Formats: sequence, structure tokens, C-alpha cells
Amino acid sequence: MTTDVATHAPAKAADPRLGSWRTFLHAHARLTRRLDDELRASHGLSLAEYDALLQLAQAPGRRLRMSVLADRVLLSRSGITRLVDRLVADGMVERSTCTTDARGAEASLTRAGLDRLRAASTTHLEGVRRYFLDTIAADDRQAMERGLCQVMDGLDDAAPASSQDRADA
Amino acid sequence: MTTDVATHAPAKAADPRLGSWRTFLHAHARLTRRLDDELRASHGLSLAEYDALLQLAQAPGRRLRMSVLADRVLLSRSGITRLVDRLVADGMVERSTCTTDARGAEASLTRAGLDRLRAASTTHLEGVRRYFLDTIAADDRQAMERGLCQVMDGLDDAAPASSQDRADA
DNA sequence: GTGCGATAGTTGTGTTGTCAACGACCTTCC
DNA sequence: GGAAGGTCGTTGACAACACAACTATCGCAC
Repeated sequence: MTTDVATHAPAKAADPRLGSWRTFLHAHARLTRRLDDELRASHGLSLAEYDALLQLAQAPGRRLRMSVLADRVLLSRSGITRLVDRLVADGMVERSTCTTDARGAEASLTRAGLDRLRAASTTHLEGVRRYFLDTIAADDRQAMERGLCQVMDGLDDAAPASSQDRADA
Repeated sequence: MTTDVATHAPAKAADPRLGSWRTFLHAHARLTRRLDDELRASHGLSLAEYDALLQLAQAPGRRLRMSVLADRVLLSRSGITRLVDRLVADGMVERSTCTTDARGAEASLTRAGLDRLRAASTTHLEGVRRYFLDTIAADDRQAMERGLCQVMDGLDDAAPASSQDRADA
């Protein structure tokens, strides 16, 4: 019944595929830590902040509803509020109320934010290429992407009931 | 020179491989969130706590030096102190000073901790299999593992100078 | 054996995230 | 047109982590 835990008794053989899972976790942890460190050191931006600026820059009009931004940056609604707070305090983003829906707020990229992003993107993309894209063989990378897309599809299917939030999309 | 950022000008074509990177980040975020939620809901354990218990269970004598545990669970030294604090408070782990090195502390798994781990492992491993191992084709999974191992090797090589801590393995 | 740099773990403090509760607003249906 | 119920974003309270500073101990040169 127990599966992986070392038992004093004979001990069941663990699923040999579990090494892949551990590799996945470790690679992600170390990779994001390294990239985050580099980005902070050279441009004073966290990975999440960089990502938010990037999403805004790519959006039409360089502006996005808070909730849309939250989804793209993988943050909760309250998390995006606070992230945008910081970016506004640093002059990289401006907040405005949505014209078509008075409940809503929009974040828009300022000139300073765009400049900051441009500068940072050089460093960041170089890191992503060096540590990730250029390191993995092309077909391995494609296999990985294929596999992980299926993982995400699987997560969508087995939607966890409904918590009003972040359930799908 | 700018690479990915949407420019008003012609806009450089972004590296097409960048989608793989984003997929990697999203898959990890959603996967760990799902597994963490499930583990908390069914057994009141976080992923980090589960991992710590597992590492202890697999260690000889079911005990480990704090710093070794920190490395395996991918936590800082202070992070592991506090995590073990919580586990001790819950009676799953005991702390003892190391006999051979009076500076050192050891964490050892209690009977209750082992039982808790065993119960949780059923749930957790089922999740890992369902969402990850069984979802990805075997050869894709192996390709991914191969690629990510190379990523980690690459990170080791380009060691970030030296910060005394967590630099290598 | 004594002094000194390195190492182990803990603690104070700050950062960044979550969840639950809230107010403001939209929508729909009567 | 006005109540009922949903959605949007913010806030308060809190959890979990990192870093830096600290204490205690080790190991070694001398």
C-alpha cells in the first residue's frame, strides 16, 4: 500500500519514473533562482516583475485589465494588485480605471517601464538561451514541450470542482 | 538589440523557441499548485513538508543533518530551520544535537511522522502519476529528463562566483 | 593550548505571495 | 426600476521563504 516511503520491511520498489519528476522540480528551482538572481543583480527586477512588464508591453495599447494580467503572470488577484503597486511606485506602470467597466482597473506601461524592460530583456533572454534553450537538444526540447502541454491539458480536464478563481483558461 | 519586447517599430522576431520556456514555467506552476492543494486538502501537508519527511524516511537511520536536508529539499538554511520547527511542533520530527559535531543538529523522523508520510504518499504519488508520469509519453519524458539534466550540469559549470551557499551540489 | 578563520544552525527583519472579507459596480429578471 | 446575485479589485491578516547578523563550535597553525 505504501509506495515510495522507505519501510523497515522489504520496502516496495518505487516507481522508477519518479526520478523524472524530481529532475523536473530541481531543474525548475535552480533555473528560476539563477535567472532571478541575475535579473535582480543587473536590473533590480524580479522575474515576476519582468514578466508583468513583458505582458503589458506585448498587449495592444500596452495596457491590460488587472485580472487578465494576473492570469498571464500566474498570480492571484491580490498578488497582482500588490505587484502592480510596486511597479507604480517605481514609475514603470500607471493605474487607471477602465472606461467600459467602472469596477475594473487597467495597468498601463509607462515610457520608463518600457525602457527598463528593454534593458532587462537583453540580460534575461541571454540567460534563458544560455541555461535553457541552447543547452537542450532541439528534439529533446520539443519532446518536453509536447509532454508539458499534455500535462496542462490534463490539469484542465480534471478541474478541481470550482473555486471561482484560476480554475481554467 | 532588443529581442522580445514589442517595439512600436518593426519589432524584432522573438526567438521561436521561447514558447518552450513559457510552457515549462506554466506547467510547473500549475502542476505544483495542484499537487500542493491536493496534499493540503487530504493530509494537511505542504509539498515542502512532504518532501522533507520523505528525505528523512529515505535516509539511513531516518535522520539527517539540517544542512543536508536543506540541500535536498531545495531550501536555505534558515528555511529548513523553520520548516523543521513546524514539523517538530506537529510531532513528526525530533531535533537532536549531532554527537560527532556539537555545532550540528540532526532532524529525525518520529513514528508519527512516518505514519503521516505513508498516508500522504498514497495521495501524492497518485497525483504525480496521474498529472505527470502517466500523461507524458515515455520517450517524451525521457527526452525531458535528459534535457533538464543537461540544464543542471550547465548551471553547475557556470557557477555564480561563490556565495558560500548552495553554489554547487 | 591558544588564537583565528571557516562552518552549523538560529534568529531578526523584509519581501512576496495567499486567502477571506469587503465595497463598488454590473447584470438580469421580475 | 429595483432587488439579488455575480464579478472586479483592494485590503487585512497571515504563511513561508530569503538574507544578514549572530552565537557556538570546529580545525588548524603555531
